[in-house]
Amino acid sequence: MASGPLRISKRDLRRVEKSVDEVMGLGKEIRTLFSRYNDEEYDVGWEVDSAVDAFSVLSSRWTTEILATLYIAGDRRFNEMRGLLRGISSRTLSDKLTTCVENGLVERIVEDGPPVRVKYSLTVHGRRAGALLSPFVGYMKIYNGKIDGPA
Amino acid sequence: MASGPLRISKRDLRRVEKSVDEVMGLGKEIRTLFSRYNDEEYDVGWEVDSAVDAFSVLSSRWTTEILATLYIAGDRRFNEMRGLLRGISSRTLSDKLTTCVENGLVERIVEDGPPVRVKYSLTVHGRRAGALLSPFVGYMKIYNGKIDGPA
DNA sequence: AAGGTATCTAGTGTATAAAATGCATCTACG
DNA sequence: CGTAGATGCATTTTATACACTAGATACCTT
Repeated sequence: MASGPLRISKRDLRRVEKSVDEVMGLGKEIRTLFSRYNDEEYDVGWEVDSAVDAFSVLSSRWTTEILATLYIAGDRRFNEMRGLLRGISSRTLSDKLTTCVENGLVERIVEDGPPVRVKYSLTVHGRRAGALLSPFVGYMKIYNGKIDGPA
Repeated sequence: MASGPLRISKRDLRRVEKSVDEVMGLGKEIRTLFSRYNDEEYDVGWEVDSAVDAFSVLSSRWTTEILATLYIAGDRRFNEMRGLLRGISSRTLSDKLTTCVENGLVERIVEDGPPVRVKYSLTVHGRRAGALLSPFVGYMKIYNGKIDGPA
């Protein structure tokens, strides 16, 4: 298995940049689309409130990480996730999975045995959220030097 | 100023859905693009680590909210932000702004007076991060019922 | 073959450490 | 006195470490 920074070709970097540009353009488009619905002026307070609401699901530790793990790695069982999310305690993982289930991002699936196994899977909503966040992760990989640009 | 849920037409809802689908496809594309660089197999652990790193900046309370505020509302001063981020204490805002500055997302600009004023502004990196997160916010607006679907 | 030990599963219980919040206060300026 | 931009400190909330449970299988010894 490869590990650490990877080399990326000029051609592929351009592809990534293009993708990032598209998403950025899209964000702008969505923003203007929504703001158009305000008859009078752009209601900054309301927009900020919406954003705060949107992020409230994510903005406690480990929630994004759990989402990313299931998005990248697919359905996983409890201890598999614990292995992937290095440093998380089983107590915390248990609690956070519960809140993710309550928020409709994750589904808890019991496969009856013996042995009984439990797997966690993203709901449709969770997959959408993961997909929408993944360009951000892609950009941060470059910003954090996880991926080398071309020489 | 309009406030509360807004009405959105069928046509515009379809536009948003199409945008979301496109971005979702894009996320998948970026993902496979990056994974292609692993010679052997898809290194799930490394991918998850990268995602954890990417989110580590965001996954403490208020960081995303500060980012969104500056992205949506433009440059703001301390007490303006406090007004927009309802419920944040000045203690917490102060601390969080400091970490945002340390993470390179936000710039602290002192305008010398008198009276001396301090404004906070997104760096280029912060604007990029905000842009990449805004489609997520747009989607969550719909999911959270901030925008009504067509009748 | 019986009994003991070990392991793997998906978690809980509990004490402690770290983070966020409320509220009071400070400084510099007009 | 009021405003802007904070800071100090006590309390509450959240996260962590670490030990432990329960049901099942598997291996090891006498």
